[in-house]
Amino acid sequence: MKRLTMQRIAQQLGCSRTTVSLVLKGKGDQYRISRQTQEKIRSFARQAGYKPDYFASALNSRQSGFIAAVFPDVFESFMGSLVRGMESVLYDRDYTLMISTSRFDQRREQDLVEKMLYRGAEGLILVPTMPFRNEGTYRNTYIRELADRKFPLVLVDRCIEGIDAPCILQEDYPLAFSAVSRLISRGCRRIVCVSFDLQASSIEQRLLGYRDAMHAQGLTDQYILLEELNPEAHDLAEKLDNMLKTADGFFVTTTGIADKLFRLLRQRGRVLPITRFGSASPYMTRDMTDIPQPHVAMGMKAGETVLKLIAGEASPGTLRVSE
Amino acid sequence: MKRLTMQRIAQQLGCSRTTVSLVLKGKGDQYRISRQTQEKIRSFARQAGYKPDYFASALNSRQSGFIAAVFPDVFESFMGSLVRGMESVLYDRDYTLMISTSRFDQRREQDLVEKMLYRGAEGLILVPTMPFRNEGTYRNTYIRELADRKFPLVLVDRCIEGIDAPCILQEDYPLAFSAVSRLISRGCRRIVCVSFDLQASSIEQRLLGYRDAMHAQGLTDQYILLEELNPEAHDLAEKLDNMLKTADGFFVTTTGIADKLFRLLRQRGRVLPITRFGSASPYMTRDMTDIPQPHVAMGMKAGETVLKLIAGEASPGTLRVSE
DNA sequence: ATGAAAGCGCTAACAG
DNA sequence: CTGTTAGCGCTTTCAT
Repeated sequence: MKRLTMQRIAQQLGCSRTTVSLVLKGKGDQYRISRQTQEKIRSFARQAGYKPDYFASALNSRQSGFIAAVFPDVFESFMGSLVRGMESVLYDRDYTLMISTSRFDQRREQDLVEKMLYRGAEGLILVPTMPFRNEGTYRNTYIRELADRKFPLVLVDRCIEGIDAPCILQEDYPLAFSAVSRLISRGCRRIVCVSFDLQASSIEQRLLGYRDAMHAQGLTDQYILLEELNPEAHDLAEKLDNMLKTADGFFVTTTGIADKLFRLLRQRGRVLPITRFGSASPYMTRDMTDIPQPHVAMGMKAGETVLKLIAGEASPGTLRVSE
Repeated sequence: MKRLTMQRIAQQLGCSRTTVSLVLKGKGDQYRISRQTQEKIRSFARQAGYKPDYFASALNSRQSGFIAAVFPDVFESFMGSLVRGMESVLYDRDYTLMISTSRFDQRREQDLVEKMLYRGAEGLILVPTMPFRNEGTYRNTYIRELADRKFPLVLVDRCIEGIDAPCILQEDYPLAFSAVSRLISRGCRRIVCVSFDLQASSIEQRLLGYRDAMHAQGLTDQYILLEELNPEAHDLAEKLDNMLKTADGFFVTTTGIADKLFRLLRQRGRVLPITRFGSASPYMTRDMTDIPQPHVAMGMKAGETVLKLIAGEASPGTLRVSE
């Protein structure tokens, strides 16, 4: 049983395949094809379940209708919310979002991006896998190349030095600054900052916000910097004990670490204020101060931005989403 | 600047494009093309950065090299772990996994599946969006059609009545049965089962395991069945208060609900044993008994199975993954 | 209004 | 060992 092609429809209906193509592409009127013929073709195609061949039409049009998203992982609500935001705008504009994950591996990231482009992705939304500070620098050449040839590329959560592509961020610095200031005004003096030591711009900005807020009050900044992505790692526990004698509050740059810290503190019988970026899973609530993360809104902005780039608009540069 | 095609390479090198095609497809030796020519072509292609055109080759070969995964959502560790498992096997076999989410919407699910197939997905891994019991039945016709025409389809976590496609499950019934029996042997008598009222086979099996374990000891089964996916919903709190007078233990079929229950109990100053399917986020630990879910292994099995189907093997039916 | 013809870039059978 | 030829299914220009 052969696939149903325009050719066959034409034979079946006794007209040429050009006519069929024109009608099915909605250009029937434009080419003044008789209403009768048009209707005949359309209804036949519909009831015979005709589907144009994707590869054949893409070979001509160069339009795949999908946008690629490459994330380090999808296990946290961070990515889930981003996806929700992106899909909500892309789906309505008839683009399909195709997601793939780099497993925190730069080689794999590059490989996936290339595969997505090879398959004709019309745009790319990337949350780059950034290395830890001790792991060297991000190999950004392949990304730069994309940006340079004006491929529709949107970065999320982490901008990359010297890449001319829009980057969707939240107000990391001011939010960190004011959150830490608030902790101070509540009486904390020896606030310890706990963070991954990741070269992601969002993290870096939060660290700076913390530092500046402490310095602004003449306080000393102190850090616990982690280099283990594995949530089971014991690095936090070890480093925490040194700090615990003096610490009277914590500022944490990511959600998961704050949960872990909370638990460790409780195990040690200590109750200290924690302010963190992130928000409690709606299933779990904990006694800490959350700096909300507008991930869904960021996802939507990323989706809108990639569509604009595809439509030929110029890169809007860095975009900060605050709500 | 035109795209680099085989034609151009051939012109450049003064040979025919067939030769180029053969060499680049690795059939050079088979067609006894001189080593010299082969090397010349290969090295030219490499340094010129030649990439075959995806659409053109797929138009001929009908091979897209990707496998689609459609999930209700990606926000929970459930999906994240599945993805990790799948990618770990598919990546090594040179298939790309393309993920998309149905947002718990059947229409959307069908739409996405069709788009993935339209774009040439060679296989489909599906976690179907099942309706609540009060929402009518799963519209399985489009899935059945896929299965009937032997399209490589693997279901995960939820098998569908009357569909002849492999389904990757865990040992829901026996695990539930023995977990509840254990609770009973620890002295619980009025164990309440808390669950989504979802028509997913995994959930249904867990409910049966609970019921049978209770009946086996001559105990009465009692349920709190929820119909709100939104984790912020208050339905659990409301239904819980009626039960709290008598309940002396809980069996919960999913992770998130158990967390929510735990919190509500604590708010009410009650400490009661909870056994649940799922496992604590590594960041959070809670005082309850977890029935581990082998999601990564299930993902791997799903990946392996879809590859087997693509290779032409017959459907292996239901597969239960226990570790 | 309709059809013929020339591609899009690659594959493969066949002849030389 | 290499080239010719005939597609894959669809799009689009240009005659008629």
